Amino acid sequence: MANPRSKYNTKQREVLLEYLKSVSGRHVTAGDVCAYLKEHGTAIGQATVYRRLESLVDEGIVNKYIIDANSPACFEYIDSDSHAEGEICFHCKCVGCGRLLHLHCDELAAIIDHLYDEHSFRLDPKRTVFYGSCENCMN
Amino acid sequence: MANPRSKYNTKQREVLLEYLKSVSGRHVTAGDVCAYLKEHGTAIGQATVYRRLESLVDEGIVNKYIIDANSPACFEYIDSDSHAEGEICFHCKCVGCGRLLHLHCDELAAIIDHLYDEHSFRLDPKRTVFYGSCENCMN
DNA sequence: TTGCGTGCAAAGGTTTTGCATGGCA
DNA sequence: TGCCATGCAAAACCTTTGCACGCAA
Repeated sequence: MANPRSKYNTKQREVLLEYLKSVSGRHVTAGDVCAYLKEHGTAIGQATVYRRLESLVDEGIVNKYIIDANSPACFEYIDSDSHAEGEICFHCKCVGCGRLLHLHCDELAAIIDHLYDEHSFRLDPKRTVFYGSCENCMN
Repeated sequence: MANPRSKYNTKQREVLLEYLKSVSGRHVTAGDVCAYLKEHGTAIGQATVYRRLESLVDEGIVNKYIIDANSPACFEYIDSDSHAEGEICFHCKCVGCGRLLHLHCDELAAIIDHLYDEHSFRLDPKRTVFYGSCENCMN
C-alpha cells in the first residue's frame, strides 16, 4: 500500500482517466479496465493499471471499493457534480448470486448522521457493504 | 461463495469453535487458526478451516471482517451476551483501532425494512459490518 | 539529463477446488 | 448405509514486484 502519487502526466494515465470518466457512475475492476482498453487498441500493461489506479485514489479523483475478500476491488471516477452534492453511494451485495447493487438513497444516508449523533461512530460508506439477498435470491 | 452450512457436528468444527471462543474479543485470520491449532496438536486441514469458518459465519455464530483487499479476512466469535433473544444486533468495526461495537438500535433496525420495501433487498445484519471510525479514532 | 513511468513476466499470498477417504447420524 | 466432512495438493485468483527500457519535464 505504498503511495505512488503520479508526478508525470503520461499517456497511460490519461487513457485510464478517460475511460473511467466515460463509465462514470459505474464501478469497474482493474480487470475490466485492462480488457476494455485492450479491445480498443489502447492497451496498458496491467501493472500500470494497478499502479495508476492506486495513485488516482490517492489523488482523490477515484474511489476504491472493497466488496469482498475474494472479489476484485472496484473503482469509480468521482464525478465533480455528484461530489459537490455530496452524494453517497451504498453497496448491497447479494450473498446468493453475488450481484452488487449501488444505491443512492437519502434515507440510507441518514443513518450516517444517526450513527454519528447517537452512537459516536463515523460510518465510512466507501468501506461498508451491506450483505443480504436480492430480489431473485430471497425465498 | 457457496453455502456450506454444517449439518454434522464434527470434531474439527468443535475444535475450531473452541479456539474462536477462547480468543473471544480478538479477531483472527484463517492463517492464525491453522498455525495455532498445528502448534497445539489439534491441526485441521486448511481447506476445512476455511470451509467451517464460512459455515459458522452463515450460522451467525462468527463474524467475518474484511478490512482491506490485501489483508486476509478476520474472524471473531460473537459473544452470546450481545446475542439476546430475537434482538437485532449491528456491528460497527473501527478501522482505526479495530474495536468492535455492538449496537441494538431500533432506528438502525428500520433500515432493514427500508431496504426491503424500497430496494427489494433483504439485509442480513449477521453478515453485515459497518466500517468507520469510533469516538477515539476520528479526528 | 534525471528520475519517474512503463511493460513484461514472475512471484506473492489468500482462498477455493478436485478427488479419494473417513466419519456422523 | 447414505451423505456430508475432511485432507492433501494443486489450481485459481487478484495484486504486487523486479528489472530493463522508455519517456516526461
